[in-house]
Amino acid sequence: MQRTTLEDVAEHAGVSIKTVSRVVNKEPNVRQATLEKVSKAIAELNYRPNLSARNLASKRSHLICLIYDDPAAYELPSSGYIIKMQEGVLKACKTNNYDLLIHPCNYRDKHISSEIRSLIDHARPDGIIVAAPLSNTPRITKAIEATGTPLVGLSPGIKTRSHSTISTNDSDVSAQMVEYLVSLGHKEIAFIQGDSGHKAVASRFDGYKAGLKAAGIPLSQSLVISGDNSIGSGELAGMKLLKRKQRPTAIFAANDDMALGVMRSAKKLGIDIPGEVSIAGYDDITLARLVYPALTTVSQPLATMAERAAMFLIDRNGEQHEVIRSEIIPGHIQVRESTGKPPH
Amino acid sequence: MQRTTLEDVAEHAGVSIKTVSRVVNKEPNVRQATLEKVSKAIAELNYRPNLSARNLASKRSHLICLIYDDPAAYELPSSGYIIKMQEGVLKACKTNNYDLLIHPCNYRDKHISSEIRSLIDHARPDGIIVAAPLSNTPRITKAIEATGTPLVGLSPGIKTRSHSTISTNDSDVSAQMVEYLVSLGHKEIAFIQGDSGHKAVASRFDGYKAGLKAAGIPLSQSLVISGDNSIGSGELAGMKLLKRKQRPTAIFAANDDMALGVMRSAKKLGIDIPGEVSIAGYDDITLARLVYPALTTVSQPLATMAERAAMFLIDRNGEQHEVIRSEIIPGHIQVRESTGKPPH
DNA sequence: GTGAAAGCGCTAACAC
DNA sequence: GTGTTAGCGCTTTCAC
Repeated sequence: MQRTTLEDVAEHAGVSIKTVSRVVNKEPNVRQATLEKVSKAIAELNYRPNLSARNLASKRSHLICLIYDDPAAYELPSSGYIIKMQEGVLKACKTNNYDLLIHPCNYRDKHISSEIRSLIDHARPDGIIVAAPLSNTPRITKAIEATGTPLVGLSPGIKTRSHSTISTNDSDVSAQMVEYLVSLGHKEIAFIQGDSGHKAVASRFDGYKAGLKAAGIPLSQSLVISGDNSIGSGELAGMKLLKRKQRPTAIFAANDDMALGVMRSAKKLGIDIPGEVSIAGYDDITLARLVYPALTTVSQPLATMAERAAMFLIDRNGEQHEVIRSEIIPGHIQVRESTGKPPH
Repeated sequence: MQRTTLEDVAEHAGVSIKTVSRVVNKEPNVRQATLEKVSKAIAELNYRPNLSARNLASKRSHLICLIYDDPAAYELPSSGYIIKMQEGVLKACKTNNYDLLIHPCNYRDKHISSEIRSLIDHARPDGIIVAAPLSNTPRITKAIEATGTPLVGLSPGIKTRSHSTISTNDSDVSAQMVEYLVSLGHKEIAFIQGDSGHKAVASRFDGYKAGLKAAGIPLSQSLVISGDNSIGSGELAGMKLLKRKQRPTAIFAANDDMALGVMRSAKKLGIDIPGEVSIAGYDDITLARLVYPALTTVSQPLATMAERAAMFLIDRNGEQHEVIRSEIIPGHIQVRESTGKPPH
């Protein structure tokens, strides 16, 4: 399977390989007539540059690498967010002729930094996107920064860092969710906190508090329960809250998995959703639309965030000095069937 | 960011670059003492081969490409199977020092074969894994075969092809599911067929018929309804079946999405699962465990299948002539909460 | 504007 | 067993 090379095209067009190279790379200093002649030859021979040769010679690989927490390491992976991120990055790649390398990894792994080093040395991606919570794991970001590979973090809640970051306004939208529940008539709004290691989830709690404050409702510690982001922990928390004789009329969980857990507990206890209790989540995982009743939640613009992250990397073009940029893509509330007016 | 090269290691160890290359590639004909000396130098300099240079010189990229139907093209992507495939391939890659390139694509796209061509010319993967239903799309497989890139299809139901294939025993397990339902006491077992374009799903219908036959139950056309693999079509089918005055006591859907649709319809009609109707699906998507009641379904060994596919590609090593192999990884029934004895 | 020549870091073929 | 040499297909530098 012999493939067309620059030389073939050059011969076919009657020019030097450098001229063909100029055309391929859209460099200036090519006469219009030459350009057309070469373009024609490229099309006729169906020429496509060889990534490896280009990479070897130029240090650019046209490869983006996406690193995220390995879902295989968990028991109940809700994989929707990974697909969304991939979707966003792939979109940017497609329009810019880049390819995507994926590399899930377990940050608890001792050899993580050497693994990342190895990946970079091996594939030499032009840039790396690291998703939260790994983007908040210095062992990982340091390892990448040490190689000089451009890096963009994808962090729901955090903005200021030593590298570029795409984030969203978790705290604000959480506050909006509380205000929405209040507008329905709820006053007893419980909150289920997520894994404390996950900063993004922490900022949702801040939003909850801000939302209550804005509505003039005092924060009641008894209405705040800790979970660990899993469905199971949500179910447990739901059981605790819903078995009380004076139970909350609305429960807002810091992520959808926990909200689904709460829904399970309500179903098991025979409590109607949203007739007797309203439930809201955060993330808008695919599942949120599919369960019955469909879950009211916050839609994270994850695909857009990932796409922007990829564009940061691709647009850098030849910038010599790394520029640290940051961007916030706002999320928004998705009202579905799991929330309604409080009973009575 | 200067990286260590073969030459650096050679100098450090006082040997030629070829000797270092031999050590790196585990080639024979290196004396034990030399090997140790070189290994030490490699470790000390933290040397790692440059993929691009290796690829350019050897035509091996240590890259595997996974191609599947683009979930972004659909409205309600149940992305679990993609993550599972990725997981399996990644496992094989990790242990063999390969990297994974993902390339979802829409087979309805006119330019699909040129897109694939471009991908291959660009990244030159050592092998490509194509997931169903794309593995049954000649436009795609032909385009890949034309480049001479080794190819493995991942097809739930089909085995014989012009390329290597990893499949599973859909038909047999479907029959087993029917037998299981019969063993609970069910006699009126409805079946919801999937998209007819999806061959794997068709073979599940064969299994349904075989299972009935084995149980001595005649096939009743009124109990067979067509869907299109989506939740919505399952809900519609469920409505039709469950509103009948003499409704089936069990419903077996050709995939989980449709089974979830049936569950929705039952909930809307106030019909208890599994008290009044048993529901079973096929695929064991993540969601299956998470809904309430948890769905009885067939677990597809997708991660294992994908891992094996990657191993086919990696193990080929230097085989000159492509060998067409095929392997069947059996699936198995997952009994959960959505099935039980028929009412009365 | 265009081209010639020198590598990028590695493997392959062959010599020693 | 080990080293030498010539590319792989491209970009870069610099000459024209």
